[in-house]
Amino acid sequence: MEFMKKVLSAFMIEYVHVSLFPSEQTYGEVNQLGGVFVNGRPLPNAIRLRIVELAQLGIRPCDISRQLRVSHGCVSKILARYSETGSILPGAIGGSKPRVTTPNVVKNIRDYKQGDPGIFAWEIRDRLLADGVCDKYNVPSVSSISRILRNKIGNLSQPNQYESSKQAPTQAGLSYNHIYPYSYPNAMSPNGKMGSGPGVPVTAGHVNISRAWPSAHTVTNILGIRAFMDHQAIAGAEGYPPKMEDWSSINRATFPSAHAVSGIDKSAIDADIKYAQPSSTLSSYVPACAYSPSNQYGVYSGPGSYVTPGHPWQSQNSSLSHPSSGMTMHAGDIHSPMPFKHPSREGDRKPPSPLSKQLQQEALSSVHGLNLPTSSS
DNA sequence: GTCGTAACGGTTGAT
DNA sequence: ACATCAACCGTTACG
Repeated sequence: MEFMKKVLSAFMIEYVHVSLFPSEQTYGEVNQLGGVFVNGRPLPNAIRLRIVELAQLGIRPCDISRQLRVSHGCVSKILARYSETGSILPGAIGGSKPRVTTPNVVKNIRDYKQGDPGIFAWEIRDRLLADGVCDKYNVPSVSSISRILRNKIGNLSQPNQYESSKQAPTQAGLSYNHIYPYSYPNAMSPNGKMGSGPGVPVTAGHVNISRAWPSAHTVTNILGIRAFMDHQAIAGAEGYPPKMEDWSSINRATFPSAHAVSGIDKSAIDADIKYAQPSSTLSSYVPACAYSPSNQYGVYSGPGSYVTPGHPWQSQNSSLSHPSSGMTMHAGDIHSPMPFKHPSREGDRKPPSPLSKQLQQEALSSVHGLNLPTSSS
């Protein structure tokens, strides 16, 4: 059975590639629903957007999953993420956790050691906490302190050994925080993972990064907003990294007809299709790019409207606020009276949608020109 | 049938 | 240049 699935999967891939893109070199895998994906890589923004968009139309996640041929787990994840953050974007991939052994910390450790050469690492750790040099989230481990003592401080007869070879601590700290704008306490998501997006109300705090993520990722802004946005004003405002993955053919397989949906013009979708990762055009709605090396962490760091201290559904006092926070849909968009957040859980699963079945069908069937069968249930 | 989620194998980027 | 690590990804399977 597993073998058959593999064979079938391989066949599907081959089929998709050969029959649809005989001359294009592409890659990807086909999931159980027949959808094409690239393992390890986020879905294109166009699809992510569509998922949220359809959900806002009241279409059930299972139907979205089938229609877009995206696993329901993924649909669930994207919707959950959106409901929490208002962002359709994936998180920042790669990179390392912020270093805790900043020059300032090292300096303090050295001071402690100089003041008391017999001090234990755990004592240093306690002092770092007591003195407010670190908090419980970024205090170095005892082993780290030991390593610092061994490697960076070692010979205390050369007290300036470290500083002479490193930049000034404050400066380094600043630059560091600029790269990792989230502060530890708030950057910790409930599950303890770093920067996983949902519920990461990174206050500017001591970081003071005023890079307000304008929440243009929000569907509020994305859906149908483009029509009245000054294209020229926003064009070129974003520079995505040149790294583009060859999603074009894959996405064309999924979206053979990416025409306007809910105000998103074809160029927006196409640009995403070109790829996928933050496109120059879609970036009009998605200006902060998780993939931009210079700002990828900023995606989740902005104190702006995309993060919601407190309740994610409250208005962020922004025109680009979350859909459920009094968003103003443009013509052609859906005025959704329902709370987007898991309506099915609110006890009003039936009817699951404010829309008629027919409207939902139309929404689904017009998604990208495909007339895929929707749930027969 | 639907949905949430852990496990898994994968990619990415900083160190 | 390469390896390691830890973040993220979407799919799959299970409950």
